[in-house]
Amino acid sequence: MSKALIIDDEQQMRRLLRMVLESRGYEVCEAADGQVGLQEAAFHRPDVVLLDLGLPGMNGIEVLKRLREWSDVPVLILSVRDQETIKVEALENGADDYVTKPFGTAELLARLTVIQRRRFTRQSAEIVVDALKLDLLHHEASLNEAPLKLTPTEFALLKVLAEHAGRIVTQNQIIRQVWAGQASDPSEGLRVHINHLRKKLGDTGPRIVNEPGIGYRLEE
Amino acid sequence: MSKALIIDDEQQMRRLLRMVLESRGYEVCEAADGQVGLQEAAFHRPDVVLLDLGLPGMNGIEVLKRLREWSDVPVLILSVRDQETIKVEALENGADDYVTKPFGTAELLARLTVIQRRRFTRQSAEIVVDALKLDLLHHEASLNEAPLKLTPTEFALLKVLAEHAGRIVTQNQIIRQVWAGQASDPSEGLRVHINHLRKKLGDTGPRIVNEPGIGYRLEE
DNA sequence: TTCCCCTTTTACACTTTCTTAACGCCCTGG
DNA sequence: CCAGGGCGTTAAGAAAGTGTAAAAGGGGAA
Repeated sequence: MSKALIIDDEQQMRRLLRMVLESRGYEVCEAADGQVGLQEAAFHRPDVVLLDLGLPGMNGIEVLKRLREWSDVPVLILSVRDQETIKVEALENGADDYVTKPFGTAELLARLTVIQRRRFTRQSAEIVVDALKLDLLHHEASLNEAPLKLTPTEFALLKVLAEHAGRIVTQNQIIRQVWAGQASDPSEGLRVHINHLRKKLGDTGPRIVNEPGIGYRLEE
Repeated sequence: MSKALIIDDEQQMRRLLRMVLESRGYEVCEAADGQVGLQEAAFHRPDVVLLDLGLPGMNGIEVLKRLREWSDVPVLILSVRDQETIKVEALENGADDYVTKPFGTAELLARLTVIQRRRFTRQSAEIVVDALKLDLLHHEASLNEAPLKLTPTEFALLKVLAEHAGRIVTQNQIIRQVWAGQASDPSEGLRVHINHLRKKLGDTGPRIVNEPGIGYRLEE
């Protein structure tokens, strides 16, 4: 059974989340602010954390940073609309995904499942996402067992997306990892390479979906 | 009976591995850090090495490199990190396979058997790719039963490609294996030798195809 | 020493990949 | 409705990588 930790200042939201999670068999603990949240995380060692960004006192981002100093637990961000920059900041500080309030319980549970599974299956010199397989050692890619010819940039880009399959990767994260240590500004070219990748992946492979203003996500 | 060497800093892990291995008839010796590990390897001449990448002091990769300077013993990497790049680095530096902690004993033993057999058959004198035959023992090559005259560099280069026939070998992998421990920069000359090899292989032998920006592949 | 073979360097044409710019679309907010 | 930002798409020039030939070192054998 999985343990979930809810960090949110609104009691009503905590009650709702607890209901949903417990109905799915999660063991739930709560915290009304960041300070207590961190203590609870250290004490209960949850398998997943639901973190509200709009916390009083300590900022949600700050809680996330402090948590990441010693824990790799999957973190799902709860945020209200129009906090795009904060969401980006959260993802870049180690958050795994986010949902926007108000959200449907089905979506919430789906995202929870995804980010928890990721933590388990991420470790390999081969990355497999559905019909797509990336062999990092040989720099080879295959789709449905058929070889897929990718340029170096395309491979690096797809690797970043596949490593975080099912989750959002911000444009900054992508650029930092694919164009590491380059002077030129690739922010324009990113769209072009995404376009090439989508063509090569076709209908049969996993889809690359855009999250406007944030980044991209490789859908399983 | 096979001898196994465990290089791991955690005593608990060493105990577990020793139990598993001894139950399978291995003779086991241990080392708690890389320095001692190398000494033990030199002294006991193990038939297989289990190497933890997360060693204190000397890096696991560094241990592997130093070991590979004088030994071809099969090496199985034990790794806890979910950083694929480190594992890739290990594989590129001569590791034979890896398991990720925590691992099942069944998987561990299976991988051990595989890499020991592979080392054995790989050293078995000959590599055959279609009409091409490489006799590693005598450093002779033949094409369609006719002797093929190759220079030492060409032979080493073709050997690397033939060992991984059908798969991409990156330029770095080639350079590391063919020009091991050399100061000069062979990145330019690689193209020249590839060119020579292609001419000597002609139309009848396997083709060497280029993957731009990545490396070469010997087509079966 | 000279000769010969192997390796490395150099040069340049050619191919593939990357970047840049332009344009039209969709969505959102005014 | 229009305006503006972000995105998808396309095409062309720039940049990087590759194939090939020929010449320049370098070491061993006669």
